[in-house]
Amino acid sequence: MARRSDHSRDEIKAMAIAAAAAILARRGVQALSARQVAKDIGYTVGTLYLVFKNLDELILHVNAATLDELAQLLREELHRHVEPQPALRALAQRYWEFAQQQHARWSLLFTHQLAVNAKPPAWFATKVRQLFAMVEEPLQQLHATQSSHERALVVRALWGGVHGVCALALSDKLRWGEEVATPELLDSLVTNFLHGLLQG
Amino acid sequence: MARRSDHSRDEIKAMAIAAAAAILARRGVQALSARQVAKDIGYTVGTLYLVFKNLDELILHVNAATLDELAQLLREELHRHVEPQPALRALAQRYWEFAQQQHARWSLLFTHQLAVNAKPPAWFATKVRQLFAMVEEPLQQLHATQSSHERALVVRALWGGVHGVCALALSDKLRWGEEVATPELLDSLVTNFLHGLLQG
DNA sequence: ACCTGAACACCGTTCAAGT
DNA sequence: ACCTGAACACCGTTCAAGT
Repeated sequence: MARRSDHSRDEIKAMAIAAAAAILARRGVQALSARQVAKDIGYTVGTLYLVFKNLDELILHVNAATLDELAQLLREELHRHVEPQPALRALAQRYWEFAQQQHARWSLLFTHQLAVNAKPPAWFATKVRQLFAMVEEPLQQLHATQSSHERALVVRALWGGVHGVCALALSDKLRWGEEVATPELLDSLVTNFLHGLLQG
Repeated sequence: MARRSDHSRDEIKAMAIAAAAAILARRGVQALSARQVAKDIGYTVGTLYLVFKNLDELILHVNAATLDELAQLLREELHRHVEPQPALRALAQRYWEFAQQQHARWSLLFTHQLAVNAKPPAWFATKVRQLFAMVEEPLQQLHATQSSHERALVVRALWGGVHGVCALALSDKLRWGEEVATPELLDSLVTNFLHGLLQG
């Protein structure tokens, strides 16, 4: 058992977030529990509640880390491209890659509902916004939007769409009749949407 | 307490499915448990396990009922339209309406992961397919697809997209910076996708 | 001051025992 | 034959008690 003062509050926090992410990656969302996280970092479950208000708050921080990692991946992908259309298609593929490889962590971003009253903190919304900024950049280059409202509309519609194709693919809801590979679906969605946008 | 032979196996099944759907509609997914369902139908929790293999199987049937209801709503909407493009836009709006009004039941369709090995039964995949058939019909009318593969591709890309916009909107992930109403997002997605498809 | 460990009110699931 | 109710192995969360 870890003795007192072995770790600072912030160290315990970071250890717990890392342990939770590892559980999600290795054993899935079903295996994530406060007791298991506590065990993995060598403290009792009570200690977790000295450092986090509750399990929801721990998950919020896990999700924040996931958003950061995902934004980093998309940023790297974005910098590999000059032309906006190939960039957007590649970002969609990268998003799918992450969703597939980190299924549990990715889906927890969207399935984790905070308590009915609670709104996510501002710093969390900022991280979400930073993710969308990766998509906004090539969209701006296309010069297809006039107003700021139109830009807000287009980035949300396109990325909402990409997200949905990935979500349905991972939930196995697209596997009936003819099989279609997800990368091809994403390419169809992005390409057709952008064509429509540029010609409308 | 209900006495033996008060209800047949099938009656108990139907009561349990209805009770579970009611819990989801009134109190959300957090409130759904085998014990609560049993209480609501006047049996003990043990009886539930005589009739369902486990809670996952009960949820599978709840989801089947949700798919039927949703397909019925979309079918009614579809029959109100003659022109394919307005029909597809209206179907997207109807999907959003249902997702919003029946948040817990709708999201359970996608968040409920069966055990790692288990594939959903064929009758469940059939219900999913019937849902997509509502979208396939107006898409066929557009005569924009050549092969059956292309039709399979387009229906999945478009409806995956619509699904994703609804999913992100309900998970509050689109609420930063400028506010954009979801119906407007869906219209942008469907309209641009179809324009791109018809002109590509 | 920091952490434990037991307690409380819940879970899903099983199954001997009752009617 | 049908159903119960207690048991088991888990949960999240709290908090008096220990060092």
